[in-house]
Amino acid sequence: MGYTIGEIAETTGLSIHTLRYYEKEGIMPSVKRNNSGIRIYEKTDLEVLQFIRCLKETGMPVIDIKKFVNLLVQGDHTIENRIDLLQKQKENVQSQVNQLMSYIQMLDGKVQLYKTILANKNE
Amino acid sequence: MGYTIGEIAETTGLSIHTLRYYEKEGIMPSVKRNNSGIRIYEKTDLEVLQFIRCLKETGMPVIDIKKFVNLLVQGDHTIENRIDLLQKQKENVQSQVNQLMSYIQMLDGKVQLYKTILANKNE
DNA sequence: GTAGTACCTTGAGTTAACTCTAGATCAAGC
DNA sequence: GCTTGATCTAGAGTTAACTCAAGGTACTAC
Repeated sequence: MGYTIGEIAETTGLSIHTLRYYEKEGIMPSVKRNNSGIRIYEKTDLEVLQFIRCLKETGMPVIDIKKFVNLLVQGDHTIENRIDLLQKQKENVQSQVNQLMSYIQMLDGKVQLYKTILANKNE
Repeated sequence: MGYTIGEIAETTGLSIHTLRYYEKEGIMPSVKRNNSGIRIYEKTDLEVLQFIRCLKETGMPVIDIKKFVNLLVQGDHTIENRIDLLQKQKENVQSQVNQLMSYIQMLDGKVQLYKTILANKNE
């Protein structure tokens, strides 16, 4: 069978508006419709959506996600290209992680400093 | 002495526009001026800016950074409050890191899958 | 003292990514 | 067959965080 847009909104946490927007903008491949034009989402659509969320949350801009989805739609001969994109994204995320870890250090340093100030005040 | 807004823009990588915007919006404490109204940044302003960048890049929204800067401006009796905020932010960042690491797994899984497909094609 | 560059303010414009509105069609239960 | 709630499209509106423009003042070097 398939799912309606409302069900997909429910399970992904994306709004109905956002789902239609994603499709209109080519951020996700277009979804099958029934005879009266209502979207019927398949399991594969859900999987693609989940992967798109991964790309989004790792900071890939919508315009690049579009490029990836375009490759996806074009079929198997774009796989090497897709591997390239994903590997670059992986490196991106890795350096984000490193950056964030150094910010954790920074936050921690500040907290320690503040605690020292407090300790000296209460002497 | 002190630095002009242009020099600060140069060293922080923020634009002059952004620096003035940050001050207008209370995202950073207001900077001293000379007799003709020109901003003279001190070393401490630079340090605050660098810390603000840390908060921003770890995803703290401008409105919350404002709150933190407000506490900063109010002096030492807000230190406990600041510790709270920073510790919460640290936890935030830690869960961001965890999330990102799971996304790295996901990206990697996809790459592996694609590579397998390629390998099977070339058999 | 003037040319050229950096700085000032106020307020409007931009960009990305949604988010909502209006007006119409569709589907399910009574 | 009628009501109620979900879905449709096209296009306008929103939000956060800048970014720029216009019109004016200040500083530096000749």
